[in-house]
Amino acid sequence: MDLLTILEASERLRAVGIPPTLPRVAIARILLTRPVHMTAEQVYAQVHEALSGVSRATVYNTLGLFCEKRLLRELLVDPQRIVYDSNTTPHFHLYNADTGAVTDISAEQMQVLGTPSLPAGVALEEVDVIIRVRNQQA
Amino acid sequence: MDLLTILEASERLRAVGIPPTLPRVAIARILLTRPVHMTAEQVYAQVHEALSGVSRATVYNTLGLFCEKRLLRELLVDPQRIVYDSNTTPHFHLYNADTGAVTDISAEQMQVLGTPSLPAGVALEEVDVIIRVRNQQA
DNA sequence: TTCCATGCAAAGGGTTTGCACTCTC
DNA sequence: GAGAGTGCAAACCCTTTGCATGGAA
Repeated sequence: MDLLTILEASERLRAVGIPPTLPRVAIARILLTRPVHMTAEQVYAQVHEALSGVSRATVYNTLGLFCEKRLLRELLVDPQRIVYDSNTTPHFHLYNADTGAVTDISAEQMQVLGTPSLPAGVALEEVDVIIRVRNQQA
Repeated sequence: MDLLTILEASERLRAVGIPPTLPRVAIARILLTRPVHMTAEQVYAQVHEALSGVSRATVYNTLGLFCEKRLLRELLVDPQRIVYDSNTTPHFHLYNADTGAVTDISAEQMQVLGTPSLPAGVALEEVDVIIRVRNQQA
């Protein structure tokens, strides 16, 4: 369960130009210690175990900021809520619609061939690959 | 602008076990005439041009039913709203986050190599590939 | 002192639900 | 007359926003 130290987390934030504050460091330690998939609500709940009084607004603000600075990625796997992924290296996702579980698939296991010719005036942001599965029925 | 005839639309519905009703046929004609990407609100607005008095609840119910019967696919490209895709053949998507535009990419232009080994007890539902782009800044 | 960060509460907006009515079989 | 389909409105829930406070540079 050993999280990033406060110093390590602060350094991660400073490295991308985010002034470290108490809520931001707390959230960074939860998300950036290791690759995780978490919803805003899950982050909010876990932050409160370490630091009471952090508001939802701050959690949402911070998640948005982290995404902007590329510390996180938004995963649109569930229409109900956004899942945040702290693994920002190229990889794919497996999503179980019955359990809501998100699993990483390494870039070695799969490969996307052939970048499509993009329309003029647009820049590639990222490529999302989601393998959707369901529990087998009896 | 020539839509599916009422008869053709009814037949499409019956073919997948959906009893055709007036609202359902109207929605089917809008969505199933040709491959389109539409939000629920856009469908709702268009239905009303042909058939006034259709409620949002019915639109949402019908979209859900069509998805279940594989006449449509949900696209999770925009965290704010679901986009429905009436092209159910294998293909990929290009999403412009600045304009919200969704464009199809044919399965010939790209290829996903290597199906990952699925965990036991789950069945593959589908594979979503979304190329995210943004307008280039000046 | 200016600006940024935060908390609180309310608002927002897409989607779902409850319920009554109607129509069909 | 049972069941499905529908409309209406309210409820829901995730997320965003407005605003005032508090701190840091």
